[in-house]
Amino acid sequence: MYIINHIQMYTSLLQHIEKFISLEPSEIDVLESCLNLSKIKKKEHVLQEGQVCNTMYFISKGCMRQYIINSKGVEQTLQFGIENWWITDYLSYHNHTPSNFYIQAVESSEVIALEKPTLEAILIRIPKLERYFKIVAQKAFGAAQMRIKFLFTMSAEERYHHFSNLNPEFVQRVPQYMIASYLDFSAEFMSKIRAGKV
Amino acid sequence: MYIINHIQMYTSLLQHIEKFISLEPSEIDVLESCLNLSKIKKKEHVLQEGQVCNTMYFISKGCMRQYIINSKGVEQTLQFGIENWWITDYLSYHNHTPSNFYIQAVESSEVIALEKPTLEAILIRIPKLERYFKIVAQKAFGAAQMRIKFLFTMSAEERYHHFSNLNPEFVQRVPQYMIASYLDFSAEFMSKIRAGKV
DNA sequence: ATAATTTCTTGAAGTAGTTCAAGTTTTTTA
DNA sequence: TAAAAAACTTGAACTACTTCAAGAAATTAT
Repeated sequence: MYIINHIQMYTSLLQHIEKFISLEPSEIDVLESCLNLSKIKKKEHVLQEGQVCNTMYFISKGCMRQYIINSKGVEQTLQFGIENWWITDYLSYHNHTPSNFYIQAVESSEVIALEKPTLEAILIRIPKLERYFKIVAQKAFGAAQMRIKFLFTMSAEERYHHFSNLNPEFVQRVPQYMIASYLDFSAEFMSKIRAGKV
Repeated sequence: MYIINHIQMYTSLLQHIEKFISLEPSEIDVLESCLNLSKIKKKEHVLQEGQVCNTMYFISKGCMRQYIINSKGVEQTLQFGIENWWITDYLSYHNHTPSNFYIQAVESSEVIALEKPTLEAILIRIPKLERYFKIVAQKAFGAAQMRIKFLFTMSAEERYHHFSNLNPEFVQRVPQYMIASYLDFSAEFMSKIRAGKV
């Protein structure tokens, strides 16, 4: 009973890893012994601007976001993370420099938080995971490039429709003003787009 | 004589790799036997929109850029790559899908072009390189996040000054209209910023 | 259920940028 | 070294968005 629950807890991460590489049963054991699931309450932060980011978060349930507060005091979402995404500030993580970002739960979430020393220890025991993290990062970078392309080439209205066509359920799930800032326009303008007043 | 030249050819990539991981002499031999340097002439393309991107390029000399052509027929630069950067379309590379981008030499350049089958063969012989590519991709993603932050929070003029303070030599090196599109404003507006007419 | 808080909407006024078109300067090519 | 091509500049007219302020609706907490 305990074991079954234990295994189920990490199913999402293990399944995600096994999309890209295959693990031996012994490696799965090692991984499971090192992982633990944390619950993050809605609006709780796992990273604040100015802190060094020392942790990678795998989202197994819920939704997180990375945001900044601009010079006018308004929050601007740079990145959302949902089930099966990793979220962290890689620059702060690698360079041990204070982060420019906040990372916060948009809704109550479950994450696997991997501290740098733990992760490095896992990578020494299962070097093949380097490949997994390589692929994850390369795909994330590719997605960031596409995001910049969309920001450059589409009008605000086009960005909204494109995004909500691709993620219809997501648009229901999170506050509009977060999506507006993610798409780089004001919450007021988003309201007008939705009302067809533009 | 031959050997010395041969080694010198790949110095920049080997040095870059050894910033992040350490290689055995035998591994260096393997690498050198698999690499070759290509010269790309100014304005020559190594990737065209619609092609599947099957190659990663390490820039050992010169400057490359990734760009799109927008709906008005204007080129918009999404990414520059200079000495010691990798450039590719990771999404097309991983998913075997047609690329959205052009990759072109801004000035005559020397690159180490690694085709996917060659690279995969190298990674099997030197698995530790997975870690190198992981770190490269994670840092690139971190840089992309900062880029989005700057696009979101700074005015056109601030972006221009920020960029030219960080890269004074670079601004001399490449045409202004490419920098303007990289910073997401028009070439005309950049001209006015530089003239102090704004 | 009620109050408190958060999120969304609306219109009016303002502005940071774009677009266009034409001319000038610089760089490249033959 | 002349001609052609590429890159840069300028001003005038325009527009896609922002900002502000106030109220309405939805959600959350008690």
